Amino acid sequence: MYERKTPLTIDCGLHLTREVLNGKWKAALLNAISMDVKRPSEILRLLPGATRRVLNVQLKELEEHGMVEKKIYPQLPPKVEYSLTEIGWSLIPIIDAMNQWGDANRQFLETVITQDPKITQTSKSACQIHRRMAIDRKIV
Amino acid sequence: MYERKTPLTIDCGLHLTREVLNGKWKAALLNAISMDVKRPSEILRLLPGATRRVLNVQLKELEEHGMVEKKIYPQLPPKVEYSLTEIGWSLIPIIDAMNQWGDANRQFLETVITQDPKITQTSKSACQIHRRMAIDRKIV
DNA sequence: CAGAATCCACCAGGATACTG
DNA sequence: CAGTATCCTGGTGGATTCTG
Repeated sequence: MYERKTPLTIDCGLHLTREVLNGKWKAALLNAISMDVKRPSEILRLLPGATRRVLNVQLKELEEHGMVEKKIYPQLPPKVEYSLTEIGWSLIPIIDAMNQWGDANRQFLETVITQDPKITQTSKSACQIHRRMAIDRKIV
Repeated sequence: MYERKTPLTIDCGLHLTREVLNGKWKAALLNAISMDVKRPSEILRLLPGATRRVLNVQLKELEEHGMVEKKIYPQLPPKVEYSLTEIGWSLIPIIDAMNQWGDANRQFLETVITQDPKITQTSKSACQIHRRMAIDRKIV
């Protein structure tokens, strides 16, 4: 256990939300699970560029924060399924909004972001799935 | 300049949005500016726990990403004002949503988050201002 | 297939002090 | 008041390897 030098501020809703979504893949994970991509190997396939370890870590945090539930099937080969909790689901509209905002402004964002050259590559899979499933959910 | 080991994926709207909001204070900064807290010293007062340096860095990124504009008044003492661009404004609904989600689930979140003991302290200022102004903006 | 244990590079971001 | 220059630390998350 450790202690932060500067304690986080938790009284602002913004910071609470930030804390939950803090982590490179958290939002993507919630998104994936909401799209019924719920098994670790599927998620892994959906998010190339993420390690199994990282996903495990972040999924565990999401679980500890009560956003997802993990169901372990005691069988061989092992099987695990994640699902969103009620409060986890309540985050989905926000994630959808972020997704849509990013898509809507893709043209512009890719330009300005690519200028500071941290960004390079691509992976459309998650989004394609998102759109399809979002339609199923009557969101789009 | 450096190069990331694993290039970020930019094709998913989620990741684009994440990139823009990536930084401990980005959302809070946009929020503050949208609330007409637009001068560096005001912002600094609003976000205790953030250094001037860090705010400058993140504001600069927001500026480079086209979310805010910086107006410098060439006078003494110097005066600077930030404002949201059009695309910056379009992010505000999402930030509001995050804020509201965090507030709505405060009870629960504070519990689960405080358990892994990274969090300690408080600062309600930003939120109080938020609510008041949000009413002005007819959002709440 | 799922996961845990190590190891470690690398920045984000905090502290401090100085300039205009 | 605003901005910048340095310095430094700790945590994130990537790579790798090993179990059941």
